[in-house]
Amino acid sequence: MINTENYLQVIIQDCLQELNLLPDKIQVYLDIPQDSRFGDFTTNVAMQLSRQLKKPPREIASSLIDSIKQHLPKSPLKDYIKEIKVEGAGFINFYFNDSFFYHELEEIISKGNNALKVDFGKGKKVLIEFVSANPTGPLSVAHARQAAVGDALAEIFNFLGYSAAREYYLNDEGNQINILGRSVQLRLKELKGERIEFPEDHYQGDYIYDIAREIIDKKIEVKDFSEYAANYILEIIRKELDDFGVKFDTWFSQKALGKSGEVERTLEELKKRGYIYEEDGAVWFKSTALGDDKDRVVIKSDKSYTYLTPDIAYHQEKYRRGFAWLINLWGPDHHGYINRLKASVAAFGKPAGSLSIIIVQLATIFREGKPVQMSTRRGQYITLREVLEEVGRDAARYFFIMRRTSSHLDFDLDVAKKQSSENPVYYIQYAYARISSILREAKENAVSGKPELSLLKEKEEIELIKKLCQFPDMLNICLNTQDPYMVTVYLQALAEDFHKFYDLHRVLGEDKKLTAARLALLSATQTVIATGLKLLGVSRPEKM
RNA sequence: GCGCUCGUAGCUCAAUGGAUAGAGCGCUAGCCUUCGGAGCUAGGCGUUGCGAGUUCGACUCUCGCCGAGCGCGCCA
Repeated sequence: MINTENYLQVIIQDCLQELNLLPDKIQVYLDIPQDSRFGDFTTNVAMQLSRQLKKPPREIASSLIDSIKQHLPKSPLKDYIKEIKVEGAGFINFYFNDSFFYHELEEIISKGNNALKVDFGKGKKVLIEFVSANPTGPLSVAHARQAAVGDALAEIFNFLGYSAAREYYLNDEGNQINILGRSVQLRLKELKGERIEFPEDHYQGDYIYDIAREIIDKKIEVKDFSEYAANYILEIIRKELDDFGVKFDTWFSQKALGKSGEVERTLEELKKRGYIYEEDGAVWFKSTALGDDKDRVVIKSDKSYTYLTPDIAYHQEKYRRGFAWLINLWGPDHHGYINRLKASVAAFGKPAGSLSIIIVQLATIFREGKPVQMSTRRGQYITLREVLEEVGRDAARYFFIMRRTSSHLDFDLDVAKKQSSENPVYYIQYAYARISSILREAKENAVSGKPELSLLKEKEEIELIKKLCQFPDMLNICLNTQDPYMVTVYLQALAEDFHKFYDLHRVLGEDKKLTAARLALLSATQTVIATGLKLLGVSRPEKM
């Protein structure tokens, strides 16, 4: 498809240069106006310039438009721009010919989803680390949301020309794992009839009994209870994620990192760079020099590491593997940890923008209009497994993504189960199935020949085509915000435009040429909906 | 106490500093001889928590206040 935004930007930059209007002081932004009566593209560049030039914005806009019109014949857009107008306070609005949209539609029809791809990434290696839950219990809904968001994000990055990998950082050593091992051991004794005292900070969940029971039933010799239990739970987690449709490229073991000697080498390097000092019998990382509000202990007075220490090494290791952009999805309880990790990245001279940390806000599960209470301490919380069993993969994935990732999410199980317009997943899938149904029928009646797209003149047809053309722009927003939720907003609006069209205009009719054109429009719509749903990991049912 | 995030319609949420702040749900009234009614159309719904500031322009940025959540460990 034509990168309109880019071409317009080039023209405007050239015009600013020519008119000597401070071209290097201004960033030209082009937007698709929210309201279509303001054209197909708009820029506020004249208003931005107004202050510096001390001239009214409309006056600047007019002279700019004159200049743009002179440049236009040299641009690939020359045949597609119908009008350029100054409107409102000084907006420059671009109005496109319908032929532009027919051209774009033709691209989607002939190239399928390849037409929707824009190579923003140019193969840049991105590592998206998410979930990374300790293997000490089943995954919660908090992890579930991270899984859905992270997976969709990786799909979007790959679609846009990045080389994105999904990684799970496995916290398979340390205190929590030791406690897990002891928890299993204690339950084992209990099951064998011993009287035990089960400490409050140990894992209370029933799954600990399950592990212990299996050890008894299968008469398993366990040498290392921590390792055994962690592996056992890890298998459960893998299976859960697999059923959720999330596949990781790598499972990075903290234990293996520890054995590799990387942690020591990293500390050594930090010391060389002057960010290490000793105090109170501990070794500290001088993170305050790099934007943190406190210095951080990296070696405790008992000579063991804090959680941060291997994590610093881990992130350097990511860079060493050739990743140029690291994206971490964390729960809100970790936001206080952002600055110290960023400080560590800065200590090694990595650019600040190369590590992005996205806080995935929690989801509150509602059942029968009431929040389901959660308490990890008592081992009672809603697991990914339960949500998956109750509402299915499609609804679960969609619902976890459909709000801005940084916003708290209310997840209503009853709505997610509904097969009605209340449930956005069904609304979108229904549009897809409806199109499939019509295309099936059309196949039987075999309408052939190259469609004349210019026959699509109805208001609803034009609206639908324009919406299809906005797909790449929408993905660009996802990229800039590192958030897939805009895909859900877009798909809902697209499904709505399709349903409106469908309701007013008959596709399979007497007029063969019109039928062919409308079938082509439907096929393009199907491609776009399918592409969007696929990015979210939601299925595309031909029939419902 | 300090820090981070958030406060928009009855509810759940949108709006990369832009034009009359928009959707869905719910509510009311309509639309099936015809490709899938799991759909469509119309209607009402607002002091964007409060107050100031910056700006040609503020839901958006800055400051103060009020309210909610989270974090402040030589835990992970």
